[in-house]
Amino acid sequence: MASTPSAGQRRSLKVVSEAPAEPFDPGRDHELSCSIAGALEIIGDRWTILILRDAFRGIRRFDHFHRDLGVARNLLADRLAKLVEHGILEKVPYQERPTRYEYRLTAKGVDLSPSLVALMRWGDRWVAGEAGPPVVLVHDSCGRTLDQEFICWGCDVTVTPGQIRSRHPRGGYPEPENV
Amino acid sequence: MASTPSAGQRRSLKVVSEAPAEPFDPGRDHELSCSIAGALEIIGDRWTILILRDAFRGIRRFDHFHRDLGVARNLLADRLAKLVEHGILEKVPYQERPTRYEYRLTAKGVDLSPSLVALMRWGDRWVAGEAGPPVVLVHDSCGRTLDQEFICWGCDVTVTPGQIRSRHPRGGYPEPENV
DNA sequence: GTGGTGAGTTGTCTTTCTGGACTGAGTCAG
DNA sequence: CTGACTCAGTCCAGAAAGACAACTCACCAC
Repeated sequence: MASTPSAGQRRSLKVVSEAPAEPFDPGRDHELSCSIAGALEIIGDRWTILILRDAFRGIRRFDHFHRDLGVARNLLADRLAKLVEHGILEKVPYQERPTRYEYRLTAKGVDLSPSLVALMRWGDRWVAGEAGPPVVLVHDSCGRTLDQEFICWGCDVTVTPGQIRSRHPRGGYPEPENV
Repeated sequence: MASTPSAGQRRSLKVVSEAPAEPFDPGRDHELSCSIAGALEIIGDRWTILILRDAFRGIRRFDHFHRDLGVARNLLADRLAKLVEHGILEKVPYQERPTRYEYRLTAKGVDLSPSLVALMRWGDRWVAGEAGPPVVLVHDSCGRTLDQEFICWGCDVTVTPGQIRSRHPRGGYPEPENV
């Protein structure tokens, strides 16, 4: 549900579920069971995400990040160091005398692209307003635009958010609502 | 945006596997008109994202958010108000005398689920470590687990991050540096 | 009229962010 | 040899934002 505001080919919105608001038992998982919280521990920072966006755009050097983002140098140094520490970026020397390093995305870093793309597309749909999406993703080999979708390989269909349930592998949850 | 087939449409998709590691498209796109930055203006906040996570899990009331997250009440009030202001949540009265409101996801809010899911899956893969993924997404109607993928409908394949390029719809960008 | 709940607001303290100056290795022009 | 310049940072004081606990307010149930 909740497709682009303009295109109406998806299911009508059903935000509210039938279960009337008592489905919740306070105080079980705090941090541990949530990967979102875990991810946010690492990249849940405004500047960090913008740094990663720039990294995906090909920026690799300290000064280029600095000029592009306008972030304070100490913060930039700190965020880059943390990203390296977490294995999302790696420092690779690109010259000797003086030795200088650039910051490159690792596999772990590249794997963040679905998150950034999803965020970008949401921004395109709901924030950007007029002027249309600033950036379009295209398939390398054919040049056509790409979609990002949920897929059920069993049914061989794409699935909208309203058709998704979440399940706890180790029980515990009183069946939360749609994701 | 690409012609999005409506959900449930039957497609046969091949998975093209291939080496990761190269980020898509080197240095393009200047502008701070970046949709990612725009999205982060609104939801680029640790607590906001966790509030949304809880909202997707079905939590709707102030105190439930408070108990679940352990966030300070003033911050929670502030974040909820901002989310309402931005049309991501809406206040819906659920009782009279005293009138009480609950916070429900709007279409705009529900449309954030791909972002949260992508973040969650990254956390599952790279942060969670042992104990496996805490939450599995399943297809409502068949119960099988879901994937989130990039799709090229022209080639009818799923696409990995390394096969993606970004393109400016309205060309003309000042290639910042060789990257 | 006492206790409990839901939904905040206020006040205080602590952490983080910002902008600018400074360092240090090395290169280049004259 | 001197001085200007580049890149990649570090250091620091003041400003902004965040965290916590306590408090209010409206209502309900007994």
